[in-house]
Amino acid sequence: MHISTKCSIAIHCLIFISVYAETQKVTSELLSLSTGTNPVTIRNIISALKKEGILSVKFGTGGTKLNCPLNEITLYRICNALEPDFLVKLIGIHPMPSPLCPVGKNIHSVLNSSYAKIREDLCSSLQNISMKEIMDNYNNL
Amino acid sequence: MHISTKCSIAIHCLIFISVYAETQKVTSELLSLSTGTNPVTIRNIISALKKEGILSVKFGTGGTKLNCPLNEITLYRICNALEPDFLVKLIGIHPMPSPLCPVGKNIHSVLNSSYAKIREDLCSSLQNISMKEIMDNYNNL
DNA sequence: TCCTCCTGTAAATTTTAATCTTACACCTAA
DNA sequence: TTAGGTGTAAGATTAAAATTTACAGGAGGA
Repeated sequence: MHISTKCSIAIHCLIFISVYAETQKVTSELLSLSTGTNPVTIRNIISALKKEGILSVKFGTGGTKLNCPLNEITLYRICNALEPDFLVKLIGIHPMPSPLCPVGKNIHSVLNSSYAKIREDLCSSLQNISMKEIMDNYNNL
Repeated sequence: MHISTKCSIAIHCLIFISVYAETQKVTSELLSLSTGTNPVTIRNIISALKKEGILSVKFGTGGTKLNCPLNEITLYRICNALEPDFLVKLIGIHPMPSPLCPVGKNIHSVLNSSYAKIREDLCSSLQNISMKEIMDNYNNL
């Protein structure tokens, strides 16, 4: 129900891969050490990014490489890969308003039309940031 | 770490108050029935909205009324009243990257500059929606 | 061929956050 | 003075996220 730490871990991994994949084999173990997260979580995240076509993993022997240009990897794409309907889950709605009350009966439909706008805005905000800018940012530290 | 159901409950309460406060005493018990949430949660939410100046509560004998025009009650103000640093908490960052790794050492600062942009965008998105629009929406159902 | 290092994924456990429940002091108006 | 409210704290419950454990299966070097 939130933009989770999975997203920040994914970005961390992508920076790491972008910097080191040329010169060494980047395994889930290595990413686990760098991020401070356990290897299974890393493998799940990498697996989701792989399904989205963002990176590829060498089977058997291990190691991962980026699969598309940095500017095509937007935060929206990353979040979406990690959690397909994250935009819906991001904003919670109380589940059991009273159907006997005029307000309770209609609250879900009223909220949804306002919340749809917020989701759209957030969506374009996330689409406007890509790994390109984030890497530039990293390199200019 | 997300825009919680507390926000949707708050909106529900504000609609309810806006519709019924003229004609009856709106208590936490009543709001509890309409929202399907327990009265203590309602009282906590109402209390937060009161501190923000959004509504006022008649002490002792109970009942609550709106305290300012609908168009001045933006979603941002509501969210902020409920959870003062919700924008920061909304986006999680993995807490323990390795300080020994060049990526790990700098990831927080890199993420924060990108995330700041997202927070700003979301902030203006929430400021663009007020209870005025939401009530119009409710009335036109 | 076999052994080692890696991935992919499932299941159980632990941790953490959110929500609900219970409890009670205090206020106001009838 | 009593009935019906609010405000708030503390503990219990529930739900979600993350970690741990476990293991089958691929690739490549000895």
